[in-house]
Amino acid sequence: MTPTAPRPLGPPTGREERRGAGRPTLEEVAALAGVGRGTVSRVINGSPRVSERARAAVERAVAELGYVPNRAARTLVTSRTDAIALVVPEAEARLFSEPYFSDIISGVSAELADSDLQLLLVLVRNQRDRERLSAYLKAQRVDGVLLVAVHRDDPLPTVLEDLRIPSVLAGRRGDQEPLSYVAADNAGGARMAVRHLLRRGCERIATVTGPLDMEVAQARLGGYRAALEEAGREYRDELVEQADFTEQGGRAAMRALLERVPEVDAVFCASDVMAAGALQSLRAAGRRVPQDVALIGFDDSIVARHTDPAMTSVRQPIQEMGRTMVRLLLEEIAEPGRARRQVVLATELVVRESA
Amino acid sequence: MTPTAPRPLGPPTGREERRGAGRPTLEEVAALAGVGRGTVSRVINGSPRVSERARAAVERAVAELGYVPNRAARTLVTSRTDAIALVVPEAEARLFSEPYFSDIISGVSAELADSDLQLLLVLVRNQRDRERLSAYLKAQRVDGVLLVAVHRDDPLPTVLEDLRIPSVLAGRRGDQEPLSYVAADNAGGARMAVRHLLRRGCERIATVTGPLDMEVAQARLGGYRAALEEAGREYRDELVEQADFTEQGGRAAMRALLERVPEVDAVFCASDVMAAGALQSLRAAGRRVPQDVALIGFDDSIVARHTDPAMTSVRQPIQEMGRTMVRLLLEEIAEPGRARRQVVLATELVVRESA
DNA sequence: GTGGGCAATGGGAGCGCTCCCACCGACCTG
DNA sequence: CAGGTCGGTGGGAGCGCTCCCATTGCCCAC
Repeated sequence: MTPTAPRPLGPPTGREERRGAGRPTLEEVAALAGVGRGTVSRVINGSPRVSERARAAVERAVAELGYVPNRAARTLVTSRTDAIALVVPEAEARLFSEPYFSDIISGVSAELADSDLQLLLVLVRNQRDRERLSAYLKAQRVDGVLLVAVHRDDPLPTVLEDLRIPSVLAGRRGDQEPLSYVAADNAGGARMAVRHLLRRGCERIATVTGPLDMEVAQARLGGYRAALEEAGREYRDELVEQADFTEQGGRAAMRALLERVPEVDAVFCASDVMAAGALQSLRAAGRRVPQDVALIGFDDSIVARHTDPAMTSVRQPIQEMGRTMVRLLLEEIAEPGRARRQVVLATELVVRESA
Repeated sequence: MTPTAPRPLGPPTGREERRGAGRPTLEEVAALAGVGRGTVSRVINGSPRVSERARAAVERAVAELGYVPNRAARTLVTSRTDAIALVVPEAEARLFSEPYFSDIISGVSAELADSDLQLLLVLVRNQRDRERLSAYLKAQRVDGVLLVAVHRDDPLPTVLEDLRIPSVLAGRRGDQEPLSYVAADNAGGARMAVRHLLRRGCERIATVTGPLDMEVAQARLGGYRAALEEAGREYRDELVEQADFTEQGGRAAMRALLERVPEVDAVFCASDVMAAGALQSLRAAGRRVPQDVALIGFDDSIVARHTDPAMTSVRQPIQEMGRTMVRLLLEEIAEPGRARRQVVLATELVVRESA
């Protein structure tokens, strides 16, 4: 040690004059434990190069003083922020089946529970928000990003890619998604639903799709088609009607289908909300569900349990998706160079009364 | 200036050797603008004591370098964090009408949009989380707290009170709530609902309440009672059944009421979800809604629009509650000593088919 | 006994800001 | 013209950490 300050190195003096009502600092812990700052830091950060004796002394001092590291000071020097952002484009979020959002959050939060990372929630509602977010990300204020509800032409994932910020999407933009993502098996779920309708003996199975610029909508339509074709049925355009994931859209789509193909005897809707709309149009047209027309939705949302008749629907493990997203993100943060990863989680058909 | 370093004070040299790919710092901005660090800081923070000339030079330099202040460094010295936490006890959150959670978030986020504050989301699911949160708050890692869904005996508000952290509740614990809060006019909404039933000519109006250790449940029951009494009707215990805000609870409560008072001709439920359950029991008992029994819910949630018949319900301005909470919190942060404030927002009866 | 290696340790330097004090010059006053 | 006043300014100090280097003491081999 170079002799700079004439400070006697005697036994620990406890605390020196502590200013204000401030929280204890590393230095105070060190003084109380009778060791140097470096050693305390090593103990706090779990370094192995510390003697048992020193570790015990530090731990005692930490407990006694109720020491909690100052996050800002740490961030300043490490330039880690110990925070991740959950980014939700609001417009899309509203379309999602109702518990979706809270379930994602719930899963994310659960998985984050013992990681000491903060969860920042960022709602993006317009162009200005998008720009602010980009600036924000460029300023490196988070260690990673979870992005929910991606449209095919959303610029945000590209920004994340360019900035090389660890990030995980819920869902993907298309077949070739370079970023890590976690998605439900939408195609598989749709196929199960249509198989179920076929097994029931339905002959003319229609489908109401979501906006086809979204990969979810494409995938669900793909599953519908696959089920028909594997059963040797013909895929017919007149049985497909595009809507926008809203109830009103579902109503209009069903009306159009009834007009075009009056003899339709089953409908697979790409969301419960649209199915609820379809149900109204069916009832208005005097069709009984499921006797005249069988109906299946997607999401197994709260709406599905409250329609009359209760709706058969495809469930996706939303909470598990949230958890998995965090797991992937943490790995990516820990090992920045690693290859992007893709996870697809199984869906499940919940059979109720409507089909 | 004291002559310390032999550093020539010549014209601005632009940037010096910049290390790494780091973001520009205050110092670099100062150099480029040809002013001192202090002046740049003053400009960034909107101090009035800066000449026009200097301000312009700094702003140009900021734009050119794409400078964004380092939040950690700022926090370290000011001990402001520029972040607020939205705390949601998960168990309770799940009981809430479905869009509640997202609407609160949406309002909060909207109001926060141009304040440069970060929104931290904290879900609390058990005792361990509660303790972690307390430690977290003690470590002063947020400037303020928004707390949603408070139970009467929730210890969290007390912690907030003791720590004197600026905080605003959604709802209140009881009549005497010392903390700032924003609540819907639950009593008023309930009264409107029951008045509506009275106007319809209903004679025996029952109610299904929420857990009476929650102030919302108490308030809604209070409104029910007030409406009856102001109409000169008698408040009768046998017409009141307590449930737990769940669908199943609503079902059971309705069964009990039908058994006890078969001649019941109207029911006010303290939530839509419970009303949905009640509806099932009514149907099972062969009662027609609204002809035999009129039914009103509370929350105007998505469920209300999808029951058959569609449910008359009391709407609360949830998003507006979120916005107001932020507004109060910001005021409290800006002026720590100020008196706590209480805001009650009006509710509204949405008449549909069930009553 | 001497030298080398190694684990454990202390503490200086420095992260990028804000705060504050000292200083500068222009302007006003008597 | 000396002596204030005051808006504007520069930059040292310091916030609480981590990083890293130098130093220590110990053990083992030669």
